[in-house]
Amino acid sequence: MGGTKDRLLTAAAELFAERGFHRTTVRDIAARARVNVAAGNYHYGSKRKLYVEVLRAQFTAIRALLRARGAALPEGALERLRRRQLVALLRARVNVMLDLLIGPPPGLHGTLMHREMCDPSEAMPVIVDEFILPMFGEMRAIVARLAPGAERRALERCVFSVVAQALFYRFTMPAMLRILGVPAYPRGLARELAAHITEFSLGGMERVASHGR
Amino acid sequence: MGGTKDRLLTAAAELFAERGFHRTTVRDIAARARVNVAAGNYHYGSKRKLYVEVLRAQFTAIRALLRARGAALPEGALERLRRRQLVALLRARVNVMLDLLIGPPPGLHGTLMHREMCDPSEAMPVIVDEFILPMFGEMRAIVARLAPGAERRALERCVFSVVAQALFYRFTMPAMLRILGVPAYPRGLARELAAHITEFSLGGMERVASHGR
DNA sequence: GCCTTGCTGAAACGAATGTTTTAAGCGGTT
DNA sequence: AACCGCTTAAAACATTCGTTTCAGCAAGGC
Repeated sequence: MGGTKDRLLTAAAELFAERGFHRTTVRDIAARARVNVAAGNYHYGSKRKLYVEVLRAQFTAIRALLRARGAALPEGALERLRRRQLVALLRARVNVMLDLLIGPPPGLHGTLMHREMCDPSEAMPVIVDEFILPMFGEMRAIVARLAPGAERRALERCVFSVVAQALFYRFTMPAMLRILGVPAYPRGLARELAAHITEFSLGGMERVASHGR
Repeated sequence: MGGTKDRLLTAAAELFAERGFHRTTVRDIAARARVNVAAGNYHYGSKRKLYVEVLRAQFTAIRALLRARGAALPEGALERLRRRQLVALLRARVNVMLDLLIGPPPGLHGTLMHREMCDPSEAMPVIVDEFILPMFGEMRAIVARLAPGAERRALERCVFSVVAQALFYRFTMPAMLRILGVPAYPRGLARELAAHITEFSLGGMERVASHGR
């Protein structure tokens, strides 16, 4: 019932997200988990392995969550949707991304991923395989329907352009908050941004697709 | 003529970009600069102050460079440009951003900024004031001409959407390189991406502007 | 010529950190 | 009751890192 190993994992996840790997000490983790300093090394071998395990746990969990929340569409259902429904689907997916990324409160996954992009580790493959590629795949399926004229390369770049706009508000958050003069993103921002990004991207895809043929 | 202080600054800039603040030791910096360990603290007071000085130097330098390379437009010249010229200007600005960001080789500025977004420090105001806000202002002037119907809020979000697409390829570089299966971005990619981003953004701005009225 | 000033070099210091060691506790089995 | 694997607790260890100290030294001013 104590669950020392689990408490370590969640405490480590929070701290690694808050402060990053190098500014987090094993003593901090142990203190937050209310366990001994040696417990981390006993259960996970080393601080580094604990970190990798944290990322693995977080990103396999988020994949399950995303699968449950979004990709509940049965096989082939996408092809039968009308354009208006496709647009709504795109906006919903962007909204989910933004909810995860900027909250409030911002989820751990966005922060951990951000840090990993700054300092890649052995955990990078996990993030790519469990989080980025699935999300990329779903988005590509939608974009392919919305920009039918685009060739493969152009299609991929359109997907990048869409997700880039969502990631932007997380990856530049410190600067953005400073510019806006607020301590945190206001509630409801994700929804507004999802609407803008969807609109902007629809225009972009249309132009790229028509220009490509 | 030894220029201990300058050598320290450039060595520190390289190392801080390569490894980040915490993974860089003052001994590494001293070794690369070929000076004594104490020289850093003597000339800059502390490792932290040296770091801030590095960022200040880098970003005041890049601002001067950008001013020389791009904003050479005389006051009011923007208003007299035709649409085709505006488009070319936008593409050129995006191209400059991408050149700075992803190279090859990637410049120090993008990396240092990226790290600062992960772990903000006292140097954040410098980056915002010397780099982000000027670049944002120039881009807004161009976008305002290209999307004349948009209101202020929509206009700013369009600017964010444009720069987001450029920043994306730097901020997700480790994952992107892994997905592409290459060790570094190929030469000429910046140019291709600038073309795509410009095209995509033109479509986006047009739609947002027409939708907004 | 001597002193002051500014800088460098070598060594040491003190604190913090990841890890290891060693002993104790605890539940279940024989 | 004795034994045993698994887990936890406390302390110690070894290393690393930022910083400080102090002596030497070269240049310039009185």
